[in-house]
Amino acid sequence: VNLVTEWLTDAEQRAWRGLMGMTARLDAHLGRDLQERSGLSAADYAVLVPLSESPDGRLRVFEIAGRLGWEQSRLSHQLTRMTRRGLVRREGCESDRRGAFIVLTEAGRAVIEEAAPGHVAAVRRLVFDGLTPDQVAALDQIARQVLARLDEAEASQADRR
Amino acid sequence: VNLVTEWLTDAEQRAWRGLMGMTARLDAHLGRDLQERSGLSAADYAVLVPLSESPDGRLRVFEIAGRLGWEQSRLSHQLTRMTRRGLVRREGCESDRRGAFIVLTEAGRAVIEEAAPGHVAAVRRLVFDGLTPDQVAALDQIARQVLARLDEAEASQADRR
DNA sequence: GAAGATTGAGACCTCAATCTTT
DNA sequence: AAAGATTGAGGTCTCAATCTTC
Repeated sequence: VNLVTEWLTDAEQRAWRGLMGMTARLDAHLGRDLQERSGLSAADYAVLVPLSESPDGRLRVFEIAGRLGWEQSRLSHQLTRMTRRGLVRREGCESDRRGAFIVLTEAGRAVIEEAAPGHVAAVRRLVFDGLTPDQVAALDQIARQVLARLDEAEASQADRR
Repeated sequence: VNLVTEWLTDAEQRAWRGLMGMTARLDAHLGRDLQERSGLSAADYAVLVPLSESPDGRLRVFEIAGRLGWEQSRLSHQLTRMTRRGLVRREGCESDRRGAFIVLTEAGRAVIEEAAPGHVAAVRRLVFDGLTPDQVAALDQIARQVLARLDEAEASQADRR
């Protein structure tokens, strides 16, 4: 049974499978690269970036979750693993006893600073060195449009409850 | 510490974070949608598509892995779960005793045929209804270029061993 | 009750090791 | 030895339930 071509044009179908394939392979490649060269998983790296960009290397859990667009539960599990390996440390929050600060350890800072240049270089080499400014602009615009549709869709789903 | 803007232009960085965010949220949204409406995970759906497109609803394990670009191990674990739920069945191969056929069950076919129209409609609504033919063409071309670079990169890594 | 956060169960993925057949 | 495929261990993600504090 042909399940897809009835609903998407050939060009759309090619673009869709291409996009999904590209991001899947890109994620896999970058993740392996990171792991081999620094011992960090892609998830570790994602969490370390906002922490290292924060002035004092500390953020509330919900701030990290917000910047990454992660669910709290996912982040909490990830932080448990990272704490176990000494990349971050949990600290209570004085002004709001419910909350917790996540603090980048010295070891964590050392690892991310060592890993970042190579990672960004890989992204540049694999993606952006081959693209024209027009293509970069097109990508940015497409991403914004699709994200806006997702916002709409999820807002109207929330209403329905 | 600013880890990214030293190596990517602002436009590139926006496009990169936009693309990654878009695919992450799109995957999450489509996965939840599929799960709610049909009980299938995204991984289940991915496996069922090539099987349902095959003339007799049966493919060798390595054929499925090839079409999806999955590692054999990943697929094998997935097939174990799908077999347990009765979506597919394993059958030995006469002509090559090492191999195995994966056969779509009646239940599996019923589920995928029920799930596919809604899934494709969601993709159309969230992505393609908002894009011009030019944007679709741009996306396709970018995907091809990046995939080609990944092929190069992985080929030269393989040489180095 | 809602917000901030954690936990446990179960599904999923990767890596390395294994087994069988070619 | 290489190809087809499976297995086990350990990391990761989601969902629902929970706990505490606001």
